[in-house]
Amino acid sequence: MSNKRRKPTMNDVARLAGVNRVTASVALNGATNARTQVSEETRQRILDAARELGYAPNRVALALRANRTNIIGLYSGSTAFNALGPFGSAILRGLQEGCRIHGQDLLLFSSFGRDTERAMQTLLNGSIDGLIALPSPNDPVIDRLADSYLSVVTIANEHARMPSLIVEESGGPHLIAQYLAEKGHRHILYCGDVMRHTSAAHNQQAFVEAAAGLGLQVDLARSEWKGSLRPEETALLLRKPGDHPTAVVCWSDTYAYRLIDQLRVQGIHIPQDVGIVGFDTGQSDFHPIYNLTTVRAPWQEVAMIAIDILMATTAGQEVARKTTFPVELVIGNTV
Amino acid sequence: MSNKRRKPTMNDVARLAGVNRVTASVALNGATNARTQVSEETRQRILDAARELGYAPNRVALALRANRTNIIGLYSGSTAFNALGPFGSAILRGLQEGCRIHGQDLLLFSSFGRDTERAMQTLLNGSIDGLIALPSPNDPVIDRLADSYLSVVTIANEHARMPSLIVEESGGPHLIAQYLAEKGHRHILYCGDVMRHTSAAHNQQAFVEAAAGLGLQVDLARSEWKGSLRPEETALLLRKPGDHPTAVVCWSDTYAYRLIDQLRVQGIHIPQDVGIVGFDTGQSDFHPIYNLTTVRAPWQEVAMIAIDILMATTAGQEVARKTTFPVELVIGNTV
DNA sequence: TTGAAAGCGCTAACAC
DNA sequence: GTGTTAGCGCTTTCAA
Repeated sequence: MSNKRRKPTMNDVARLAGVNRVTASVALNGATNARTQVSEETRQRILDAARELGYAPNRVALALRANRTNIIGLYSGSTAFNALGPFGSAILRGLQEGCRIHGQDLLLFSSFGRDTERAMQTLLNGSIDGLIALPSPNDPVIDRLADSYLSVVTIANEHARMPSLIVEESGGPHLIAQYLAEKGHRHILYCGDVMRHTSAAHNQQAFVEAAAGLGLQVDLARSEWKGSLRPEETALLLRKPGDHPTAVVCWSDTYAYRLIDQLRVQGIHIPQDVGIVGFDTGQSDFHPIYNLTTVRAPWQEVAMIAIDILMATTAGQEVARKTTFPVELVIGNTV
Repeated sequence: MSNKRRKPTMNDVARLAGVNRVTASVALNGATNARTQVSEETRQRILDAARELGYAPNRVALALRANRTNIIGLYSGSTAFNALGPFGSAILRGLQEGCRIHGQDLLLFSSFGRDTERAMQTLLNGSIDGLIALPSPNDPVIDRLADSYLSVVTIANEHARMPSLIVEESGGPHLIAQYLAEKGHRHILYCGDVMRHTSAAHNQQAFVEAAAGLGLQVDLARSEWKGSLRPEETALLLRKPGDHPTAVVCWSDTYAYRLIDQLRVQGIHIPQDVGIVGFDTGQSDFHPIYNLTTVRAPWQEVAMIAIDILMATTAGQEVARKTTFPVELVIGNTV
């Protein structure tokens, strides 16, 4: 299980071909701008030798010489990157696609814990050409990176001194209200977040205002995080047609899924009896059952463009400090 | 947006402290085995200089010198690594944890497409110390890697000449049958895979045999991939108590979720009216609604141990060519 | 057309 | 206690 030989070097190739190191270098790299030229005959010999040895240019040596690794790092705060959720997996997919386009690879650092110094040392040790930073509120590392020589682009987190890509969530509630109005709904139940995340609170208020502007009646329910609709709210939905909300807007997709399940158990049909709308899912193929109508942040696209911007900064170009993306209404069949 | 200075080098530190390069090196590295010793006073001066400049040792130079990058690569065949599914995300999480333990980082290569040569060149260019290979049937790259100097460990894919970690699925059907028998079920509906994947077929047969051994009656249903139970099968579940299967075993978790949904729409309660058992989900928090009873392959643990094994081989130790993991019965509340 | 020298940042081995 | 030398694999610059 271990027949591991030494990795062949350019010297090995040159020796086998009977030429000097640099002749081999020039031949293998197709004579970039060096004044050195190689005859077709020796060139062939060198190529053959390389193939025979299974030579591959040493990326570490190249990186040392060029002061450039062609690797992009991912920083997700004190914890390891989490691809378990729709956000993380969409981001990862987008980053990979962006890297592919720009010929970069992606490095996932092991988690740093809360050790700021260690994180700085690791991020700044030259292993990467640039860094994508995912949201990690109040992380001192981010601020210190802004002062460093490393190019950093932040996603979903605006920073005054770094190019930032953010999604403008506030358009979502309006999109939903408008869509429901178009579908003929006049009476809506809004399930807000009982924990009152600020973004959730903003969304709720924005929805209420948008709905008011469209002449829709809105009832508010306070959903527990792990919980479900309270009996009196469920009863509201069970009243006779014409007298109850015809659609429920949920503050998150997760809650929407849970609600659909709860309502089905109680014999309520979706979307015939009542429509359901979610909010803010990333792309994933984990939940193929429901085709939920929701508002989505285009995280995959955001991540792809983050790489574009990062490469532009490392190339010395000026880039926008802030790029904003709108959310999209995704029309499913639950409303 | 671009105040990027030059990365400080050890020379800079030494110059600022007024000492020689290697004195700085020794001081900063805490005198490993070099006979060089540094007085406490100069040592402090050097440390201060390093801090002042924000010095971090250049990982690329270290890698060149040590012929070791402390980076582990991930190979997932011709396509980019896919973290969208439960398998991928569990694997990624396990790899990250394993890397953390061993002080390694994880490199995600951009996809190679079908270009075997390019893949070989990239994987063997010295950027990584070892490689984790995910299943990619009939991939010539895997075979050629076996002949290379690079240490490779394969997951979920047995290879004759590499340490391989595989999960023994065949224990699953038996676990399920036994559990159902213990819970008092005597009549089971088995929803097999109409597409007849070989593994699905094996599981079905194994379940039928295990159930027979336990004296259970088993009916078979052929579920469509995108579909659901056929009317006559649903009718079976709607018959009066005592006369119908009390539990349904599904060939996959995805199908189980879909089935639960379908049955709820028809007013059948889970698990009161009928129990549901799935098969083979990875860990994820994408689906927090149901707490499905299922059989799970411990991919996260497998990935963690894959790193252990990989590190052992790169350290020159002998390791098992094949490590087998049993599936686990995960008891939820759907049966 | 080919070879020699220098240097990217770092450290092990050996002087002094 | 501190400095010198050499070399990891590679490319660029210049000399033969």
